[in-house]
Amino acid sequence: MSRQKRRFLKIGEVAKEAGVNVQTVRYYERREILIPAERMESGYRLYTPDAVRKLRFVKNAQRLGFTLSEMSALLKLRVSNSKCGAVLKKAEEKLRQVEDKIAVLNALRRTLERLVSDCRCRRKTDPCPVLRTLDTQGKGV
Amino acid sequence: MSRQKRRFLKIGEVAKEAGVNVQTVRYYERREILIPAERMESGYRLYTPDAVRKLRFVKNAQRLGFTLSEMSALLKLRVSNSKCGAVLKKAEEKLRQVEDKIAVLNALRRTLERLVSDCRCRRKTDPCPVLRTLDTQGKGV
DNA sequence: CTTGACTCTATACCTTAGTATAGGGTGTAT
DNA sequence: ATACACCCTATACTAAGGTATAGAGTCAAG
Repeated sequence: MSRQKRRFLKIGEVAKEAGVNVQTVRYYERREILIPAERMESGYRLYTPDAVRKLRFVKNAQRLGFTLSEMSALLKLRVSNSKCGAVLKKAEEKLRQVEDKIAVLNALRRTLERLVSDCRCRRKTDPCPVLRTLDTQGKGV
Repeated sequence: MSRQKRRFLKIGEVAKEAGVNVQTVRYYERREILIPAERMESGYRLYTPDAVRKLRFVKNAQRLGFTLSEMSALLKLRVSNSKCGAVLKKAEEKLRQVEDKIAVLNALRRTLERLVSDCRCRRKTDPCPVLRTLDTQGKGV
C-alpha cells in the first residue's frame, strides 16, 4: 500500500478498526448511514478516519435500542439542505427520547438493586424474591 | 361473559390492556415468556391480571435493547429449580448491563444538550453544528 | 338455538439488521 | 509478471420479533 492518498482508508481497514464486518459497512451505505468519501477509479470505496468513529457511534446507539432508520433520518436532514430549525427540533426530540430511556433504565436499576439485596438478606427457607418478582411483576420497571 | 372465574382474562382482553396484539401474546408463549395460568376445557387461554404487567415490562425492556432471549433466560431459571445463587448472579449481571446502558445514554444526552445549545447560540452564518457533528463525530456518544 | 365476536392450531409471510456466497476485477510486494 | 489478499456487484440466506391468513371450534346475548 505504501502511499496512496494516505488520508483514506479502504473498506476492510475501516471495518476492522470499528470491529464490524465488511458487508455490514456496505449495508450501511445502502441504508444511507455511511457513505464513502470517495471512490477509486476501480470502484474501491475510500473512507476518512471519521468513518470509524461513526461506525462505533452507530453500534453504541443500537445497543440502546435505536434503529438504523432513526439514525439515518437524523443524518439525512443534512442533504435536504433543511434549515437548522428542523434539525434542532429533531435533536430535541431525540434528547427527550434519550431522557425517557434513562428514566426507564433507572427504574429498572432500582428494581434490580432491591432484588439483589433482598436476595442476599433473606432467610434460607424463603422463596427467592428475584424469581417471585420476575414471575409476577414488572410494573416497577 | 357475566361470570366465569372472574379472576381470569382471556387472551384478547390481556392483549388489549397491554396494547399488543393477540398473536404476539401467543408468540410469547412459544418463547416461554408468558404462559397462561390455565386453559378452559375448550383450550382457551386464561391469564391472571399480572400477565398485563408482565407484557408491559417486556415491551419496556425491549425498547431499551433487551432481547426476548435475555428475558426468557432470566425467567427460566425458575423452572430449573436452581439455587438462589445462580439467580442472584444473573440479576447482578443484568444490573451491570443496565448501569452500562445508563452511562452511555448519559453521554449521549450530554452530547445532544451541547448540540442543541450550540445550535441556539450560533451566528446565523455558521454551519449547523448538529449536522456537522453527526456527520463526522459520534465518539462523544 | 342461532349468530357474531372471539378463540384455537398451523402455516405463511413480513421487516430489520445483518451474513454468506458466487463470479469476477484490482493493487502491489516480490 | 504474477500471486494473493483485497475489493466489486448481485443475490440469497439467516435470525429475531413479530403479523396475517386459513380453516375450524366456542361462548354467550338475544
